[in-house]
This record gives sequence, structure tokens and C-alpha cells, in this order.
Amino acid sequence: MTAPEHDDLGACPLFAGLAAAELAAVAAGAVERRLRPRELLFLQGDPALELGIVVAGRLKLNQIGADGQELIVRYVGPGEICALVALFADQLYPVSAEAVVATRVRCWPQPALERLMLEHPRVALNALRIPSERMQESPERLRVVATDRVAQRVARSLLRLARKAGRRSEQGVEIDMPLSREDLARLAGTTVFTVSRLMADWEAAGLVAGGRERVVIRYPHGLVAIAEDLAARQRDEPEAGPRGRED
Amino acid sequence: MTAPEHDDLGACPLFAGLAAAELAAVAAGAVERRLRPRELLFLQGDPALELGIVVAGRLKLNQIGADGQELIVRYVGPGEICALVALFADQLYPVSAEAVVATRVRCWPQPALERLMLEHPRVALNALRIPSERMQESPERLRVVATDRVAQRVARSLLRLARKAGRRSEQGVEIDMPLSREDLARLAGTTVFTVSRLMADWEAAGLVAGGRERVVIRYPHGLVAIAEDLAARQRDEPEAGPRGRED
DNA sequence: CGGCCCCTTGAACTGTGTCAATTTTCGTGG
DNA sequence: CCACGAAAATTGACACAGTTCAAGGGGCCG
Repeated sequence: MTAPEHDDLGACPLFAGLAAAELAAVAAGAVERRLRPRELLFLQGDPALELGIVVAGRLKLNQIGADGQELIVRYVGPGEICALVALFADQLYPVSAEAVVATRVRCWPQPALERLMLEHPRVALNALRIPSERMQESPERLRVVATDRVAQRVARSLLRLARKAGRRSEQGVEIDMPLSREDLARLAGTTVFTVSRLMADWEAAGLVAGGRERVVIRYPHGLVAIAEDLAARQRDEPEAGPRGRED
Repeated sequence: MTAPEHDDLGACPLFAGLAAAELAAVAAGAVERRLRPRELLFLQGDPALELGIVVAGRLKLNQIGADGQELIVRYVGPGEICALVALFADQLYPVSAEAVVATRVRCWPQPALERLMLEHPRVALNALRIPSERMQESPERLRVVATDRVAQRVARSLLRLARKAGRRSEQGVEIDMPLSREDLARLAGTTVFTVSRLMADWEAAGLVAGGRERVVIRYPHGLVAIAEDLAARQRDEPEAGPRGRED
């Protein structure tokens, strides 16, 4: 696994600004959990007992609706937080968290967090900033899903993944985790079939390369163009191939 | 205007748990703004200088995308907060806020809020709870938009409005503010035309009654059925008319 | 080697957006 | 009070993106 490890609590926005001694105390309150691929950290609907920070590996957060429809909310990588809900007592996890690869997560039990926030107001303020920022992008994403066409959504999803979990290879940027067409579909809110067709088109155009649960982005610029609807209409005329490196 | 007034700061989740004297101090820091219909409280992209709590009336928060696409994020009624972003320095409003009727809003300037949170940690904790809760419903709404069909989304939007801004009349539940088909479309992420057709069908089925910028829900149960996809497929067979009151 | 899962491809259907034309409603000013 | 104009809403025709369903290929692991 070439994925980076992330062990520095001070770098986590939640604990930013705490003194070394305090950080040590915080670290002492955590439990480390190890998950094998496909193993669940927690289940949607269960009481939220712990907040987690990923040390190494990756989690997939997905939500399942009353009708059985499933949506991948986001992926959580090293250094990122999941289950902010656990900051408060008596909440339920709104999503399930599943490891996509072998994953290590530092977990803080809910009561410890409450104590922490009372003793260090700084932590509460930090905590406030995180969901607040996420909330700003939230309507943005909603608008995108509501109004953009599928090709744009899929392209956007790929680019986002590339930023968060991309690894440079001589082929281009490879998404550094198993990512099936189905995952991509559930991330973009569409079906496997449409994703498959899109990927086939893009592969023919030289934008991406794929395999079983594997995606490589060879020409990010082209995907950006699609995401921005600059070239969304033509499925026939490839119009752009990888020329030079212009990242 | 039959709309309720909302003047009690203690009832607002942001200031819950403060002593009477503290509340008085808080109240002293606010400015009251009066808006006429269609007047703007703030504009998307402007620096977030103030947080507001609606006293009377109603605000419409809408976001406009790079492509010009417009989406109504939510309506803000008496007692509700808007522009939580203003809790932090150097943020931009992610949406625009427009009064849909004559509206009064209590506004707190950003620096005052910062002082408040430092002096009363309680306020910071309260503040944390709000976006945190909203974040939980956020993926929910995303999933709905991504996977549900338009009829369901519109039905859901109507029901949500009825809960927040509904007024009982002998006809049923009337949405107590001017609400055009266009508004409804932008709220549900669709077009005026589709909304118009749906409303026509539902009116024929006796579920709703409408007029220019006016909507009355005569048979909420029927809308719920549509929202839950129990009867989404049939546009011909009405299948349910208002029989008795079974709210 | 066998079976499972992932992926692909084709064909048919359909929900929804797009566009243009008309009607209805309301507010304003003569 | 009526007439006018603007904005909102309706309606029909049409196109097409994307889903659905069915069938088949291919790779990976036990």
C-alpha cells in the first residue's frame, strides 16, 4: 500500500492549535481500530458512539434509502474525519462506513469528546468550523446533481476522486483504490450501464483507461472540459486527445 | 399577515440556556432590519457580515451557479437562523436571501458574534449543534434529488413547505406565502413546465388546489403516497380522492 | 477448472426538458 | 370602472438523455 500514513493529530483541523501536552492527552483517549477490506466501521442507523479519524487506508460512506436506493456520500482518506455526529449524545449515524482497503482508524468515544470540548473550548470552535464549511459546499453539490447531466456528474466525481485519492503513474493519474463502475454510478447518482458507456467513450477518446475496479485518468483536462459542459454534447467527435502535458 | 411573530431569543436554539440577563445583553447587540417583498437581505458572494434571525415574515435563500442555473436552497421562517457562516470571519455568503413578504430580521454583526462565543462557550456549543444537525439531512436530500423522480421531489417539497409555512383553511392546508410554479420548480430541481403538469394532474385528482402564486394542499395523504412512490406510476388513475379528514 | 462477479453492449421504452403559442391573472393608470 | 400590459401559468408537439431489461464476454480467485 503506497497510501500515506497520517498520524499527526495537530495537523487535524479538529485539534489544531492545541499544545503538545494537550495533544498527548487527546491521543491517549483514542482507540485504534483495524479494518479489513469490506469490513464495516459502523452501520447507518446505529447510535453514534464514536468519532473517527482515518490513519491509513480509506472508508466509503454510503447511505441507503427507504426504497433501497444506495448513494455513496463520500470517501474518507488519511487525516480526514468521519462521523462528526458523534460529537453529540444520542445521535444516530446517518450513513454506513465501510473500509475499501485495509484501514486503520483512530476512534474517540462520544463521552470523551464531550469532556474534551468542555475542557478545551478551542476544540469546540474547531469543530464548529468543519461542518460549517461543509455546509457551504452542500447546496453546491445539490445544485450540481439537480441540474447537471450525467456525463458532467461522472466526470466531476472522477476528478474529485483523483484529487483525494489520485496517485501519479506513467499512465496518468490512477485512482488509488478499488473503484468499480457500480461505485462510480452510486457516487454520481446514475446507473452502472450509463457509467460503463461513458467510460467506453472516454477510453476511446484517450481520456481515461480502465479495468476491473480500476480507473486511470490519462487526460484530466478533457474531463474538466466535460465537467464544465464545454464539450458535453458530442459523443461522436472526440475533439481532444492527449497532446502534451498541460496539468 | 397572519404569520406568527417570533421575538423570544431564549427559544432560539442558538441562545438556548442563557440567563435572562445574558439574553438581554445579546439582544442589545442586534439590529433589526425591515425588508419589503422582493427586497434582498444579502447577496451571494458578498462578505458575510451578519447573522440573522427572522422575527416575522419569510426569506428565500437561493443559490445561482456558474452556468446561471438557480436553485432555492430553503425558506427561512420566524425563529429560524440564516447565514450561520457569519459566525466566522472572512467568509462569503454562499446564497442570496430575498424577502418573499414583508419581513423583519434581527441581525448580529460578525464581530459581536465572535465576542459572544468567547464569553459564553454555551453559545459556541449551541452553534455547533445546528449545522451538525443540518448536515445529517443534507446527504438525505442529496440522495432524494439524485435518485427520486420529479413527481416525488415536487410532492416532498410541497409537504415540507406545508409543515414549515402551512396554514389550515377550510380547503385544507394553504402554503402561507406567495409561491409560484417557478419557485416550486427551483426548489425541486426541475422546470416550470413539469411542475405545471404535475399540479394540473394533482388538481384533477383532488389532491391540491392552486392559483397564481398560491398552493393549497387538500389531501396531504395523497401527496405523501406520491412522495413515497406508492402511487407514482399512474398519471391516469386518480385512485384516491379526499374522503374524510384523516390527518 | 469452475463459478462468481464485474463489465460491456444492444434494443426498446419513457420521463423530462425544450420550445413555441395561448390563456389566465393581476396590478396599474387612464 | 374598465382597459391595458406584464407576469404567471397552461398546453401541445417534439426530441433525446438516460433507465431498464436481457444477454453475453472476460478476468480473477478458490
